[in-house]
Amino acid sequence: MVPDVHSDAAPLGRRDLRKQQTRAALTGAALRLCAERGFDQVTVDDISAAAGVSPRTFFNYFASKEDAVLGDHLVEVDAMRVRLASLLPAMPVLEAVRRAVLLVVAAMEADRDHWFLRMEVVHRSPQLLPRLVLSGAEAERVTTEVIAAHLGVDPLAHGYPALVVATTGAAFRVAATRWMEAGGRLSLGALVDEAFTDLAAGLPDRAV
Amino acid sequence: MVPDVHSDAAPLGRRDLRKQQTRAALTGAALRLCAERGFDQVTVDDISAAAGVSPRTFFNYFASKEDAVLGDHLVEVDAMRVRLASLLPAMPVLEAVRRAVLLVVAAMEADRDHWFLRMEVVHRSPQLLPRLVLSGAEAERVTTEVIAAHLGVDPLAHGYPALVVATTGAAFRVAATRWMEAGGRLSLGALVDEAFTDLAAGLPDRAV
DNA sequence: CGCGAACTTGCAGCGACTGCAAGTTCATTT
DNA sequence: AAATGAACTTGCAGTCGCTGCAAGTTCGCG
Repeated sequence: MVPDVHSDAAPLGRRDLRKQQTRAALTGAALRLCAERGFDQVTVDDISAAAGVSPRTFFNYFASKEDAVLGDHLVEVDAMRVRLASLLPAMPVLEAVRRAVLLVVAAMEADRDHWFLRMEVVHRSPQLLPRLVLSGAEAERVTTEVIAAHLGVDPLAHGYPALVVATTGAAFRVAATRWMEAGGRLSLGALVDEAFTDLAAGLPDRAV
Repeated sequence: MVPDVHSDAAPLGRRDLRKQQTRAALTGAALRLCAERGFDQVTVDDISAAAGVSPRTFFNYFASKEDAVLGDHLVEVDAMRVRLASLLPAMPVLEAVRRAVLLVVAAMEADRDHWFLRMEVVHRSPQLLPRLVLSGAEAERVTTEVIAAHLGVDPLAHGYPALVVATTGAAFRVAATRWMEAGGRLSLGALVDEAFTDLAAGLPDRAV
């Protein structure tokens, strides 16, 4: 009964279910193997074998080996854009961005285990770091446009929107790094707040 | 006379000269071809053929095709570390970083032509963007340690040094992007100064 | 001049990745 | 329930990035 839930546009079928399973199996195997051996000591054949599919099928799910490890993370971009657009008229830009970022924070804290594995892998294979950073690049481009539209300026002519987005993105990355290095003993949200506070204060010259 | 100049440790010989030529020919060909056709429409064979060497030799000069296009840029890291360490005791952290960054600014404005070609290539093939950003990662790691040492704090326990470096790095990247988008009609140094000013003011909520 | 080191090159091979042409599985229609 | 068509998986063959190895060649230096 009640086969169609209202929560999400999820056309549940035997097929789509299996796709989700396969995808999860692939990322899980990729993450586990790469955390154990290191990224380049794991072949696509290894991953697909561990997930029980053919190597060719692996590339039907992910465009590259890196994608399987680092994930897409493009999902939250749209939600963030909507949230930001609704917040902007009511408060300063920096504050709106801070609150919008909390969406990503929540998603990461929910996916805690996978993120720690990712940290492990990236720590062992720093070559992956740029790709991980790029995950946010699309989000930053979108965010820049939203802010520019709100301010009514051309994002190319004025550097302010891009500057806000780039620096807050950097602050977020620092907080995330500290979170992972602390093994999650600290709250990601608190670390993000701390970074945004320093940023809003103009990075004043006080260390401790 | 004066065969050994004091400026650099440059053991000039027929051999080293040819190496420089070959290296320049490879980067030049890579940059030109990739700007014309796009990064993945150019093979290593194409580049090495255009430079007049064998494909195998290409990999004696560069570890990857990306390296040939984006370059190393690790040279200025050491100079920047020294400069920063000498500036830190005399002024606020943010100001010291701003002045140290001017070294990189000068290097980029001197290598203007190559940088515009790189912009062209990265614009056509955004996959290269993360690698370009990573170029600064090593510099950022070093800079973070210098600041942490100056402040006498553990860079892992306190987020401040990493935050300063990451955000200033982001600000610099925004300025560099605007510089390239403007086709060099604006001064890179002026754009960097503008970004640092906004940053020091705490990204206040004013657009124009 | 002759020796050793540095540089180039071809070859053989691994692994990431892709297009194509099956074969298989499932949802849907009648 | 059977038939139809779409979606998904898979093997195959091939390209390209990249590497180690073992020559061959060039150059610096005594």
